[in-house]
Amino acid sequence: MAERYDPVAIEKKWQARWEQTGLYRVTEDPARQKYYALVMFPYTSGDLHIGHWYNYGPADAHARYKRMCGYNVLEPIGFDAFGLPAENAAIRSGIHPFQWTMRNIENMRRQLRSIGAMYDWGREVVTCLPEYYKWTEWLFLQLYKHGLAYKAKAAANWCSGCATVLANEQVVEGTCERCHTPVVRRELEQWFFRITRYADELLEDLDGLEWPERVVNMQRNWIGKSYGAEIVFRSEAGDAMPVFTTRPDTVYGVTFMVLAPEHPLVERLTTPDRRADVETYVDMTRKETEIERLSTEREKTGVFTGAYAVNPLNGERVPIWIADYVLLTYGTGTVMGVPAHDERDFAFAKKYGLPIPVVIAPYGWQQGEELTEAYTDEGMMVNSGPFNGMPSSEGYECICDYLEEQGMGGRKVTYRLRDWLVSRQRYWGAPIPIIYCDKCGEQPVPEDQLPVLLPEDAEFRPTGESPLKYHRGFYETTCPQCGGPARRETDTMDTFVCSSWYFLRYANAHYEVSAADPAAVRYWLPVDQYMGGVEHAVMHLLYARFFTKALRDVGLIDFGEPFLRLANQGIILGEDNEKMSKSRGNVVNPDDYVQRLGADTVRAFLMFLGPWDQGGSWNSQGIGGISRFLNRVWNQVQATIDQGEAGPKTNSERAREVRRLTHKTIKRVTEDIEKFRFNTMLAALMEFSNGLQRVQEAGPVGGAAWREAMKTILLLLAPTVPHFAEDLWEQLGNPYSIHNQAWPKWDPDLAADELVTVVVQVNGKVRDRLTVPADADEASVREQALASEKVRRFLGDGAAPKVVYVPGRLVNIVTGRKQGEAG
RNA sequence: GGGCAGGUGGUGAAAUGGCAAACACGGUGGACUUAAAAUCCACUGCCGCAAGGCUUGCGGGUUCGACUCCCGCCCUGCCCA
Repeated sequence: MAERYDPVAIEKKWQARWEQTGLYRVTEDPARQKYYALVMFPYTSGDLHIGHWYNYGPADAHARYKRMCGYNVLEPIGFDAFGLPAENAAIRSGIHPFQWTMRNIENMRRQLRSIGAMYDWGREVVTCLPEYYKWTEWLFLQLYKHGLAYKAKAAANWCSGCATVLANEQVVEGTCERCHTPVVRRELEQWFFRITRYADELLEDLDGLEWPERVVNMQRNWIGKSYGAEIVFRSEAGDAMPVFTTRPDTVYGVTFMVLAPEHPLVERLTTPDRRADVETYVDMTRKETEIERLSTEREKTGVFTGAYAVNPLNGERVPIWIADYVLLTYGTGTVMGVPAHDERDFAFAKKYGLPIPVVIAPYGWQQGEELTEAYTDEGMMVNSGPFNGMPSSEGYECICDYLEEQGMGGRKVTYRLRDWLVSRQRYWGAPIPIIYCDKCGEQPVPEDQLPVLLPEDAEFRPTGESPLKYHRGFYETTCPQCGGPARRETDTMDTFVCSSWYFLRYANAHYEVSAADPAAVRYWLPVDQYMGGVEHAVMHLLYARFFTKALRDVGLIDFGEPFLRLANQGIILGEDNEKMSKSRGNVVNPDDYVQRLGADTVRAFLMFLGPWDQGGSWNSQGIGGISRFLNRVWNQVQATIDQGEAGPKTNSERAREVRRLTHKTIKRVTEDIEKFRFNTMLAALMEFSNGLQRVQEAGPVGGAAWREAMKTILLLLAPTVPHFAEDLWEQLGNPYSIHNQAWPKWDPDLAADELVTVVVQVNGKVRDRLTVPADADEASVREQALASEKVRRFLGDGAAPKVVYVPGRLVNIVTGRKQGEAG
């Protein structure tokens, strides 16, 4: 008697067998074409949630498909293990971050194994282990030696309650997430990576990537290259006040200047009678976050400094204001106010009663007419001295030329992108390998002294300050230059540094000479297919691209882009269509479903939900449909086994139908899985199974055609439900392993229909359907269509109608009359 | 405010110029069962007894033919300001 489908038993069995036989261990094999399939490694939060499954399950199916296509597929996994939550857990419950993290990793390994992916565990990386972070430190030094890492002052989120800098993520509605003290901006010495040096390359190389358009756009926006001009205004006292503008053609319309409240000139420029107001305003803005300051929802505010600047083009004297919508960190921290042609400046001028002279005339504008809103398009230049009468685009060029001739500025390109601030005043991160010596200054830790180890006996303070700052055993050291007493840097690196190079380490996770094994990297890299959430569109993906380019220039690797193709999966929502969260109580735990229905069912269900990049909501009823489908296929194969080798006698027509279904399905499934259209791929497989059932109901089928169909459905299912397919493959008497088999190919002749349905329309409305041979000639199809009784009722009599014929598809008979008049 | 993605049955969705709603979920009815579960069969966009008519956010357009292409509008989500 046939066995029942017992997912839990077969999954356990095959995972053990795959492990024993090392089925998924891969090695560099120059004879075979490699394929590097990468998923974004998980952060060690403790649990693998359904969102991880949604990334890893379908990604593994795609990688398995590539393996069956003959590629030598590398599919590694690891853990992003440094970061704040571990430290917060330490502060909250006293458990050491290392313990907390390793315990979580233990659980996540178990969960990851339960997915049934073909991870090569021998290549696992854990970013918080010294054998990994030694190389993070080493890479920091390589960047440092090439002038790509530097220390500078920068404003950071400062919590006075905790006496520490906070990451942006720790600032909740302008206050510290732990003690709710308002967060202020504070100038501090910080480490940076010089990502801006690569701004142009990062922008240009986007063109060569097969990435989702929206991620490419987000990166473009993030880099924010803009063309314009720098114009040097001067205060009446002679201080240079350079501004960047994308509209130098509007410079004759300047009626005020605005400085960022924290601009160093503010102190000098403010007149005694304005000092009190200015200081109050500066204090107020210091408490605001950048997001608040840039919001267009808010009304613009500002105060006059009492000082004036001179417009270098027309010599006009204009008041200098400060306003919170100007940021010191963006551009020069100074803006020229052209209210007639900039929306923000317009609102500001209206509020404070500043003049709004028109210098770019809108179409139909009369001299002297007032604007009701800013005019930001191109137009004819007016009130602009020698440039009057020029189109603004031409004026743009002429004014730039003039600025350059007069030494008052000139053409300039700016970027929104800023250098990457990597310092964190935190314990649980890779130490920055720098030593400060009173005599020799800043010194890199010699490479042979790496890693700089995190001390294990860290004492966590309830204030959240880094234990490293108070750990003498850690920070007391000797200068590598002079041997005298020196002090270690106590800041650690942003965790995004760790994740900016992990994909190189997978090539040879245990290489002891360098961060990346050159031979292994040459074979495996770059990544052929990267798969992960779109939430990393800018930060991680941009940083990793920067690292790749920097390491290329350092001479470590010979390519400039890490990820050739990128696919983003969507987000899985709770059953209530809301984002899953503990407070909503709508979190789906994949382990429960794996234990009840099996990993294969969970994988297949997630793939069936809808388009992968769209995500969707979990539906605990819907998963039953997949479960039923797998059971039906299981029973079909069991029945085939019971029949024995030959099976019942078949007539040739049914055998032909079985083969047609088989080859049509191979085609559909191949085209779908190639393009990550997993939902329609599964629909095709369901139709295949249902179709075979229907053929069987029409009469007995067996023999070669049937066995081919059974083997094919297993091969096509193998990437999606690897344990299920492996088990039935063995039961059918095939050799281990189905995952070493070649992906089936379709024969177009066998897939072809002999009869096709041709739709007959009258004036675009379907009136009849004809079944004709696929190779029927146009004349006979037309004739049949016109002869149809159902069609003739709508034709009436009269002149010969026009007939549109689409071979094998449709006939549309156009009478040229409205349908209401017909019949 | 700008850019991008999206809006189709009770639900998830399919169809990218040619039969709208494939494949599922749910629902209704039936078979099997002492009963239930499981399984199987039939029906299931709306109106209509039927013939037939209507239907892809709304309004226009192109076309023999539009969910699909073009123009305008509304709504939702994401990113940027």
